[in-house]
Amino acid sequence: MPDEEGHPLPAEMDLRTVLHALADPLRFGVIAGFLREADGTERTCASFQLPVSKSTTSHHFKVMREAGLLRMVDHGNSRTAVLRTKELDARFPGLLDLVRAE
Amino acid sequence: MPDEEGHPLPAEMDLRTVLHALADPLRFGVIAGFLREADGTERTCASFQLPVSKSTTSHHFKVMREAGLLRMVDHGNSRTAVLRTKELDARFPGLLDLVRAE
DNA sequence: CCTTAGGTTCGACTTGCATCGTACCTCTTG
DNA sequence: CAAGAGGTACGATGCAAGTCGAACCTAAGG
Repeated sequence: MPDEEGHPLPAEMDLRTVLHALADPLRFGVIAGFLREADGTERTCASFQLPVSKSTTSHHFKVMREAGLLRMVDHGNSRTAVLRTKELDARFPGLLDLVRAE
Repeated sequence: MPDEEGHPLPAEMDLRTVLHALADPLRFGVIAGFLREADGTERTCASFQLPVSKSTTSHHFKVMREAGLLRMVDHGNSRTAVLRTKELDARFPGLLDLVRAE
């Protein structure tokens, strides 16, 4: 089962849920943004400056987190998100490459 | 531009549109159904016996057709759908493998 | 201790999408 | 020509999802 922050294990990740998460333009842009950075790059939600309110931004990150795309890391002061590259490549080989190619 | 039946060329296919088409359970099931058959298999919309009305079935096939997943072939009496395997593999390598692996 | 920065949660609103029934189209077959 | 099979188009409806503002939480730093 997902942990207290809603992160599913790779085996629990559902392809349709992931596809739905990626189908939204803003969320797709966030994942594409991570793929343009070095693997393991951590970023705050705010750093993406999405053209929506803070609460909507939080909602989108929750969808990605619960789909298994992102992991939230607590740093005391600010929380950061990191793309679960390794786990996604193992569970859905080729998926991130498709996003990267776009 | 898409032809008169709404089939996009591979270059016109949009990944997000394809992901959205695949995110629906019924549509995902149809594509998965095609992948269980021999490549090039043609099937009528009705042959899937989706648990929805005829008009809803037609709607779902339209979404898949306009995303580029399916091509409709006119046979005079009945129209059949066929998965655009080659074009999809070329445009989005690995995508169909993900669906197949599910 | 108060302020600020970064996120979350909640309730409300609004848009989008799946769904349906009805009507219509085309081709085949009796 | 009428009837039936397979699909499409359209308008209406209901639910899911995106959006927002306001209130709240935690940690850092003056």
